[in-house]
Parts: sequence; structure tokens; C-alpha cells
Amino acid sequence: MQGEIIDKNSVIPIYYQLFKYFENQIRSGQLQPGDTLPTKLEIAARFDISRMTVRHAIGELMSAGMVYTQKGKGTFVASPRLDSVVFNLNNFYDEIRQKGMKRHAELLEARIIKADEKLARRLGIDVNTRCLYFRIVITADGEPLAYETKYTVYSKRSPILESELKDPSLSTLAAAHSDTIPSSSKKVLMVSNATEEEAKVLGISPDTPVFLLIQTIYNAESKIIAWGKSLYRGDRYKLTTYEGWNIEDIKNS
Amino acid sequence: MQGEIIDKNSVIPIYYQLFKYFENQIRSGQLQPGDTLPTKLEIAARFDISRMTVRHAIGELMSAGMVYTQKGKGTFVASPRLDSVVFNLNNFYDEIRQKGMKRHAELLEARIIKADEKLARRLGIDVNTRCLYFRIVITADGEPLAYETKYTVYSKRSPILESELKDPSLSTLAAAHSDTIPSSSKKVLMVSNATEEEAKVLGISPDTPVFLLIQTIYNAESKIIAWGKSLYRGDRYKLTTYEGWNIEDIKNS
DNA sequence: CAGTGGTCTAGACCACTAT
DNA sequence: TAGTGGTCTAGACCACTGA
Repeated sequence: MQGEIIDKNSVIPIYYQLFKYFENQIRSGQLQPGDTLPTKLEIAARFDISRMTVRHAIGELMSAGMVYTQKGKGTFVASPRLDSVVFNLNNFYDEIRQKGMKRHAELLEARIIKADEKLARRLGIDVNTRCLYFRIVITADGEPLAYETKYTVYSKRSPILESELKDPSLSTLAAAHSDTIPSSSKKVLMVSNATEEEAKVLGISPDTPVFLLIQTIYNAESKIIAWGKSLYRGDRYKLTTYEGWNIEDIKNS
Repeated sequence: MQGEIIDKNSVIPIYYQLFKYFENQIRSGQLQPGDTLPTKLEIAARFDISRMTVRHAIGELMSAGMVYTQKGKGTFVASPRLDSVVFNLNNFYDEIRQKGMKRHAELLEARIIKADEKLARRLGIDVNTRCLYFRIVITADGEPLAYETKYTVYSKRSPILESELKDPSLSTLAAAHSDTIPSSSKKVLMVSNATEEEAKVLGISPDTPVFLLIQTIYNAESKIIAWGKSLYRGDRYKLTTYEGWNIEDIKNS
């Protein structure tokens, strides 16, 4: 009987088999939030494995947020946090890929500039510091979807490849052209109306709402090394998120 | 020397002290992405602790995404993923609290209704099923900030408290009035322009951009048990996120 | 082949909870 | 006091890497 669940001779670690076993129990609803898991001694005895191995499996479940423990009492199935919402911005581009559309980045402008007052403030640098500045528009199947403006300090003076300007994330760009490596980032997501210029680039009517994302990249000394502004068409983009223990069923419904 | 780092007689577990030690090393930049950590045997010997305890500490670092291991090679400091962006919606309300403003929820309308065609489709239920419907507006210091419309199936027919309608998340509401418990949720964040009615409630001019959040709550059988629509004023709300190993420094800059 | 990380064990002791 | 989870150990064996 227990052989059907745990195969001690498998190449798959025992703790992982055990983890998957309980994960399935929870995802399928056979174990409901609030239910108690068997005690570690019970599990260890039932499958004839070490208590430490059981602990390892339960530790994984805890890391996944699916169970919690109380000293002296037991291990319990956790309730999913359905009110804390986490959005993943990769979503923006995953969506394009999912729809089988081809993403394409077009370079509108690329220059080495000397920072003016405003840019110097944004990047926390001195006026006249050399910066790399460029603008791209991202299209899918010929339709403009996003419009990005990026600045990064240009201290290395290493050559700039057009291919490099087209696709990369702000942090990889900062890595290439700043003399220190990116360490942290701050991002702010807002809603806005497109300006006339932006609307023209995106091929939408002015005053159409858009997502506005401001990115700042810092190095290990917490100095700003890159700054970027991205606009995403509000009529084409949305952020979707799923939470809970039986997510897969929902995605297919 | 090692006594300054690890106190074996402390109430704080050794593995946790070790975890914090390396976490600090990474956050402070003394260990940079790509650097190798000492081998487990070295660490175990240096602090005179068991290899398993060292593993435990490193396991925590891995769970935190700060290091990764390669069989036969060693343990390495990971590079933070600065391009995958995760936004936490609690942000919306945390922000209010942070500014020291008082959040207040005002009930505009609350009724038991029979589902019409449209609602029945949204909730995946039969027409005429009894539902709880209500609208609230959330204000901070008297200023409207968000406007929420919620529906949940009303199968329990348990009494409805006004206090209950005012603040709670959609999932707690579904838990109170549906006959099955919430298990998963789907949320979609979009940008939109406020309609005339919405603009009036929010005290903004029409065509002001807003965040639009659609929430759906499912039970363990993947049936919809609640649906909600929330509008957040685009001129008052933003979502901010930080990523990387030295985040704290940035937040204060 | 030596060195690394990965898994597993059997048993020890502790702190906490409930009775 | 018995039962729970939490920590720690010393040592075993494995798979993988690189010289």
C-alpha cells in the first residue's frame, strides 16, 4: 500500500515524493485548509522513513505556503491568501507570446547625450555626464503595443550594438554600459493618458488610457545607473494573476 | 573569532544565525553575484557545526533566491532578477496607511437580488439565483479613492451585517455567504477611463484614467462564488515594487 | 581521483501544548 | 506526563565535476 506512494528505490528523492503526495492531497481538496496532517512520527512510521526526511518534505510545503506548523500541536493545511494580489509584469510580454504573435522591437532614436538639468536629477548624476539615450517601440504583428524611453550612464564607452538596444531589459543595458553592475531596482506602475506624441507612436487616439511604468536601476552602492519609462497600450494589455491551491483547474475554465 | 558570528548557546538556532550571516554578506555587497560561498565542509569546520546544519542554512538562502548550487562545483551568490516585476496590490491600501491617512468605507447600496442573464453568466450560475449585491466607496480623509462593486451567491441566507459589507475582501465575503469555502481566485488588472457615474462617485472628471481590477473567487470545485469590480483613482494610486539584494538602502533614498 | 553538493538515517535533546 | 514539532549531530552513501 505505502509502496504505491513512496518508492524508496526511485531516483526521485523520498522527501520530494512525499512533498508531491501532500501537495496533490491539498490541491485536489482531499486535504482542506485547517485540516491536520499526520504527525511526523506517524508519517515516518507509515512509510518507514526517517523523521528528518519527513521534516524535509514538510519544510518544502511550508516554503510553498501550503501548510504551517504549531509547536506542540501539529501541522495544518494553510488557507490560501486570496486577498493579497501579486502581479507579474512579465505577463505583458508572455501574453504576446501566448497568442502566438511575433514581438518586434523597432529603434526610433539612439544617441549619446550630455545630461541636462532634469536628467541629471533623475539619474542622480552631475550635469553634462555622458548618457546613452534611446527610444524604442515594441510591436506585435505590426501593431504598436509599447513605447519605451531609456537612459543609462555611459561610463564604459563600450561600443553600442543596435541589436543590444532593441530588446534588452533596462538592467542588462545598465550592466553593459555602466561601470558598476546593477544590484537593485525600483519600479512604479501608474495609469496615465497618452500624450499626443505618445499616442501617435502607439497608433492610438490621444487621451487613451495607458499603463505607465517607471523603472530605476541601482548599483550596489545604491547609486542610480539607469532610468526608463515604458508605456503599454491600455486597450491591449492586462495583468492577470491566479492564487490558491487549485489554480490549474481555473485557468482552464 | 567564529564566536562573534555563531553563538552555539544562543536561543536563536544555529542555522538561522548562519543564514543571517550570509544574507548580510550578500545584502551588504561583501559577497557579489557570482561569488562562491565556502564549501559546506569548510563552513562546518570553521564554525564547528554539523554539515546538515550548514545545509539547512544554505537551504534557506536558496529558498530566498539569494544563492544557487551546482552539484560537484559549489554554492554561488545569485543575481537578482531585476527584469521580472512583481506588484503587490496590498500596496493600494498600504499606501494610504503609510501616509497616516484614515481609510473609511461607505456603503452606497446593498441588496439581495435575483441574478439576471448577465450576472448569471458572470457567476456561472442559473438565472434568478439569489445573490448579494453591493457597492462601496473607499475614502481617505474624506476624499474618494476607490469604488467597488461586488456580487456573491447568497446561499446561506445568513444575516448580513453592515460592518461586514464595508471593508472585507471579496474572499471573506464569499466565505460568509456562499455555502462552499473560497479556494482560489483570479484577478485581472486593466486601465480604463471612468464612466460618468463612476467619475461622479470618485469625484473626478470623466475620462480620467483609473485602475480597473476584476476579481473572481472560486471554490474547491472551481465554481465561481463571487465576482467583484474595483476602480482605483489613477491620480491617487500607484503600485511600487523593489527588487534586489540591497533594497533597504534604496527605499530610504 | 578528490572534492563538491544531495540525500538519508537513528538518535539525541529541547520547547511547547494539552490533559 | 505524553505527544508534538524544532534543532542538531556524526556518519553514511550517492551523483556530479574537473583535473
